[in-house]
Amino acid sequence: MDSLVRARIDEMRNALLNQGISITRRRDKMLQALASNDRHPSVNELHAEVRRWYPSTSLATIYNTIELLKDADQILELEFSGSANRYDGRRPQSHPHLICLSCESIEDMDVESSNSDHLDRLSEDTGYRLVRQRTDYYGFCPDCQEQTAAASD
Amino acid sequence: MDSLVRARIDEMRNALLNQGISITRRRDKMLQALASNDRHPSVNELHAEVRRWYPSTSLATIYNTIELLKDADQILELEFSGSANRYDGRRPQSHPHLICLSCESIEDMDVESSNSDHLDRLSEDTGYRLVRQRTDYYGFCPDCQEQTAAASD
DNA sequence: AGTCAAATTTGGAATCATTCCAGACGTTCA
DNA sequence: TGAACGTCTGGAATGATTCCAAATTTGACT
Repeated sequence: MDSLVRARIDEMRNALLNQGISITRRRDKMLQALASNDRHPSVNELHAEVRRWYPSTSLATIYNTIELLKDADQILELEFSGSANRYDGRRPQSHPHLICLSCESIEDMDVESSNSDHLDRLSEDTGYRLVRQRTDYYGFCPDCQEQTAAASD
Repeated sequence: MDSLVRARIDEMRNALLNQGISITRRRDKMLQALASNDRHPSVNELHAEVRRWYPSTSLATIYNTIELLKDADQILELEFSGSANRYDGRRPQSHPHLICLSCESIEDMDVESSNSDHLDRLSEDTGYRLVRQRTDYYGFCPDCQEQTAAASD
């Protein structure tokens, strides 16, 4: 296993432990699933993954664990109203995404460095106490563009 | 009525007419509601407003009209998974918002000018054909901060 | 005005993600 | 062993959104 993945899992474990939350077997599998999946999985995908090891796992447990991770600032939730939310457990700090409107793939974009500086500055400017941001770009990924092009031949 | 509001209503009307969509009485009321409300109303609020004039209006009609406006690029949809979507019919181009996590108010932020330039540049860089972006800042508005401060006295 | 076809609207059912909850289970510690 | 506590399950409840068939309205043409 990638050592970055392992490091990220430890980070999540410690963050939970620091809040007095124990790492059960299901929770641990879920951390692994989150840390090793860069496709921004939905709850259902996480459920399927954890079930491979603990088949009796219920959906409620997945939702539960996500709640714990959100409270510990260890996961980024990308909300959608028409379809299931997607999650980024690899980089819990706000960062932009490329979202394909056709295949619903989600890719990370490189982070501009001084993220919290930026929020701090905007907080001063606006009077809000800002805690996070969401920046996402919507369009059509290279694969989906090809397919449309091919289909219209 | 504000002349900017009136201009915006005309803009929406024309955009719909250009797509061969007729402006029924309910649709017209809905355009007025959208153009004159800067609080980013939800479907229910729009429904309530249109109902003041046409009490038999059903929710489906509101959803319907929103769909038409989206297709005509005349409305911005802010998706939320835990609560109802919110809509910006005053500025249909992508622009950032300040969202209060406590009272759920949504405020427009000033637009950085060259929006579509920015998308064009990113499209080249990423290989995506990008059509819009979402940038929102989440935090606590001045009013809600005051209330928390007062409550903790 | 009267008729017809097409577009619009209604109201209720269906869908689906998410939340809630009561009871079952497991783990720890005496 | 068993009491206390946190965790987990399965199913019901909720709520936004979508779907659909039937009713209504509109506009074009007599």
